[in-house]
Amino acid sequence: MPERRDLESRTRYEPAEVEPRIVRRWLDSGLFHPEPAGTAAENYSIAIPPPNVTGSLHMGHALNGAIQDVLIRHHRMRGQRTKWIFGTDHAGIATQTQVERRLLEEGTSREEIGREAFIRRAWEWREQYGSKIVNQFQRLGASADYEDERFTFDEAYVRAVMRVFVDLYEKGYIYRDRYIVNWDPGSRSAISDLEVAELEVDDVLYSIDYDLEGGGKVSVATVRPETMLADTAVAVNPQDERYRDLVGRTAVLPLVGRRLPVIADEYVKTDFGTGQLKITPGHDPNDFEIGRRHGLDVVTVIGEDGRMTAQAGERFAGLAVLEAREAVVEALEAEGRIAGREPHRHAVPFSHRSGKRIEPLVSLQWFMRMDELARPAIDAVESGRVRIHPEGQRQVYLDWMENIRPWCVSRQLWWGHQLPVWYRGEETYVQTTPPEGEGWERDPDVLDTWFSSALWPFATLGWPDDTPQLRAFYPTDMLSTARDILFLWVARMIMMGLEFAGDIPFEDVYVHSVIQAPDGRRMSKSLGTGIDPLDEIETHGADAVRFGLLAMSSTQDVRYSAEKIEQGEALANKLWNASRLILLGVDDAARPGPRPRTAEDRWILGRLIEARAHTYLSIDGFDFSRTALGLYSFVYGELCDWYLELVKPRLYEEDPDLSATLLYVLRETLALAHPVIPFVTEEIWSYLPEATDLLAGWRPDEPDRSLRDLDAEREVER
RNA sequence: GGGCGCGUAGCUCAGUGGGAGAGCGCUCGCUUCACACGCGAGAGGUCGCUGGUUCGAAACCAGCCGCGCCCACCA
Repeated sequence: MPERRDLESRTRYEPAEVEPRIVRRWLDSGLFHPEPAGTAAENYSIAIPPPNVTGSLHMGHALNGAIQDVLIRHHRMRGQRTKWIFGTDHAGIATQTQVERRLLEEGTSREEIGREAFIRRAWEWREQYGSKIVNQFQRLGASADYEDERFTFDEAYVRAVMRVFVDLYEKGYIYRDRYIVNWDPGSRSAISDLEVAELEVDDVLYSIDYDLEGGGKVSVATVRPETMLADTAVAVNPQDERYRDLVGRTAVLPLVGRRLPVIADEYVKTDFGTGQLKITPGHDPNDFEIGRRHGLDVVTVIGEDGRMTAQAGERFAGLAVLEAREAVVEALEAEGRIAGREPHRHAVPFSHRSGKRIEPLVSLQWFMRMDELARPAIDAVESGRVRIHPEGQRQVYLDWMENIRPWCVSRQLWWGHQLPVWYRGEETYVQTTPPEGEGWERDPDVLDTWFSSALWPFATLGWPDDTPQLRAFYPTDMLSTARDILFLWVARMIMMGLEFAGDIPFEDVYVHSVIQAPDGRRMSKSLGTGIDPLDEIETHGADAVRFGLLAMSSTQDVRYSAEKIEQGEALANKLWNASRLILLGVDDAARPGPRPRTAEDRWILGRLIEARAHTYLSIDGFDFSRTALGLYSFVYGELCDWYLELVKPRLYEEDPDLSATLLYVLRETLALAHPVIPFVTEEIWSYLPEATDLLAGWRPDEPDRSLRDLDAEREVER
């Protein structure tokens, strides 16, 4: 039990000294680990967006951690059984890349050591570095259930993933197809549409003449001349008067000599280029679709290694794509077929994962049909069972879901959930356990990381078993996340939750701000605009960082504001010193209790009720900047600047009623502020009389009163 | 091309029909028995532009200018 006298010398609040000590007390207390009991309706739970196991805490984590922790601590202190489901994601490509980089440094490679050894290395990596991000969340003060930590490669979790895959396969949603995919030469894997980002690029638009059999020619435009080697048709628009008589004729592909039918397809724009389009089903997504419509051959001249294949002909085979482009242009020029070239700026797909330019390739992959699963997930949002905040994001979700496309779920990686699929000759076997008999070979591919993430809210609770955890905490209450994974993750959780856990995974989705650099640019390591939240925590304290991030957040993106962090730091110190004044000034025997004797006593008690109503309402409304700034204004502007200044003379006169009132106001203020600034409030709490337990587990006297009561009380005060 | 959002004090932002505000910064003063991460006072804005609705507009509507983000299959 700390001695109050010790406060005399501690004239400044020192977060660096206090906070690690408090973290240890919290973790030792078991407060963050609820026993599963009761129903999800009466309990409160949030599943954390699982950080990458290789990651370290960035500003987005810090803000989202602060948001979730405010909600979690708020509900815990209002007496609800509260669980913040915590864990990490195996993060397929990100982790694999890290491990591969290390192997490279050792002068070897994943191919050289083989799959089994590689997986072992990845696990070692995880053992070594996986706890980093966990410690960082603890340093932030996140009151998650670390005793029940999950990993998407936990045995039980893997079982859930396999079960879902097999089930979807048996329902006919998952299928295998030879289809054009986004091939990422960087990670040497297919990736999904959502992992592709378009960037503006300056290219040259070449016009190339193809002869027509029986005389005449067509002129096609392309920024990728090297793909002409894989052309299998030329297309015009059926409405295009100019070319109506060309349809049905045959063009001859230069350099190759292949005969190309001239076809008619609505896709061709009459007002772009010449209105004559080369069709390359093997290397262009649109052309692939056109090819399917017209039954065209698919020729592949670019391989998965980004080099020209034997199909490209011996002049070009083996060349990298860009080398081939030059070589093809040169060869065409020699034949006098380059009819024109002009600069052309356009959007080009790049891999979000590796940064490499996407190579659309036809490849045998596993896909998941989404439209049927999307329907109930659309209903859930349209009916308001799932609410998305801010409102503007709701329509974005619905638009995307209405136009949802199949999801390529297979990845040519090693670090991931290997498909529960076996082949023997023409046979395919899909089950959670390997088939009987000889000669079966397992599909080497693994699942997209987001496939397992989609199960997060229920697979973490023991699904598919009917566990007490699942009954107590599913559905969760809310999900807090960044906008960029609304489709990648949130939409899929809603679909999977409805399909497999039988209910929506959460009632509210809160899409938080993206914190930009102070100059408005993206925070990024490569731009050098990143600010490390841990540095900020070291300098200003976790309370200050939490307060600052919450105070600067809003329903849109915001610039990082060092001033708001400093404001939080000032608040912590102010509260600390106000507490010193009270604790060192009141009678030793005094106990907290509202015993107003003067007008200012009644006034501050009224303001306290007002502040509580404001805090509760703003938290429930996900308006966290109001929560933070409201606390600041109550503590600074009302409690300290007015009330404490007014009562100082009485305090020195040893007024027992005042002592009781001061202790009461302090206790209630600490409880009110605790969800936002948990450290300083917990530290002060330890000096309060009767405060044997932790503030984090304390429940104010009337926690269950509804907000309506608070409002009514507020009216009375007026 | 479509969608969402933003433009209010030097900076970062709140404010949605009737008083133009907060934090930081700035100026002046005070204080050192809770706190200089302190206390008090103050300066500073034609609320992007234009038009409309209204007794009344920073707020509602339309257009324009500027900026950001998301989605999208024009080679």
